[in-house]
Amino acid sequence: MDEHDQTLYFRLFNEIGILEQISRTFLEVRLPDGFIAPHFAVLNHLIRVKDGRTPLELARAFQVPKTTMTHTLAGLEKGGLVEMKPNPEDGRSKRVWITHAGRSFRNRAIADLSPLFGALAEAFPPDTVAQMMPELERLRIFMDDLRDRVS
Amino acid sequence: MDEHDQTLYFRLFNEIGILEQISRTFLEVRLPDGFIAPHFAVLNHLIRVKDGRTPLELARAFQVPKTTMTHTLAGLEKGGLVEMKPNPEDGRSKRVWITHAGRSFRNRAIADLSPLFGALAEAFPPDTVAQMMPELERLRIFMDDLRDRVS
DNA sequence: CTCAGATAGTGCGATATCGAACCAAATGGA
DNA sequence: TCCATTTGGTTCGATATCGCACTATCTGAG
Repeated sequence: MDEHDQTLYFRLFNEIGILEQISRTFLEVRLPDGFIAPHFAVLNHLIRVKDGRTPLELARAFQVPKTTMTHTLAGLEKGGLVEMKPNPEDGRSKRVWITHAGRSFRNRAIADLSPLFGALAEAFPPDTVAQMMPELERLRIFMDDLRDRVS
Repeated sequence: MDEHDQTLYFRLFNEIGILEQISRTFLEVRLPDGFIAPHFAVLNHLIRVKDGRTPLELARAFQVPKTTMTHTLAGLEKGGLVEMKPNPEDGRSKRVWITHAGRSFRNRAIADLSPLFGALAEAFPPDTVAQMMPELERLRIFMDDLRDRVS
């Protein structure tokens, strides 16, 4: 591995870091006070994937520590955007259900993002993005597997 | 914009968020106690780009609020990895210089990452990554410009 | 030169992130 | 069945992030 290649990989992760930073900030200024990107992301996941996930499933989906997810869910519950109910199949566990208020919150946020998507669609048409996705997903899966494999 | 396209853009930013999360964690478990990814990123930037940047330049490079950069630099300075000197061209400002210890720290971190790069190079050869970079950079620049343009 | 506004950086308070330690429930091998 | 181990979740404490407000300095119009 020569220095040039190494630099390339650094630049890749650096771009990802900056993109995360920009897109998160972009979303957060459009959310009501007291709510941040992870709140939206969880609501979105509950709708896009499915309701009734356990906290641990959510933590794994976003690759965050479970204590972080506990905290995020507490914020959502306090805001009445989700309900936590016991998991009938496992006494240790809970299941997270999105409320009507949660759906409204998510839909409003999406509506507030539509100017972004409009502008984005001009510079990055859906088929362009669709071409980028497989490699990004492959990279994410690779990195995920790697945690166990590398020293 | 139909729902399918919207979902596509969400998935894009979601992948970016998860990738950031995984790669940051991957790095941080390999850094000495008390240091985190932003510390490494700043040191790396000072070497890759150039020494003697101002805190504000660094904040802009990483798209973080300047108070966050103040905090990160304080950590680096406390650890003896950078030196902050007054900026002779502007009495309000400072310039950040990396120390010998800072260079060693960065080189050690890179050495600890080499197993990752080795594994990565198999699944994602440099030319594959090189193909991904321009679109990611273009997206980052687009998002950056967008902050002013959209509602 | 003057001063109103812009800019660089910091202090502070509120909240987020996350590792360590912990509890309770589930699992599975003897 | 029993109990050692694993697993889901929370609590707690340390540190990070970031918006707001502030100071010091610079800049430019007049």
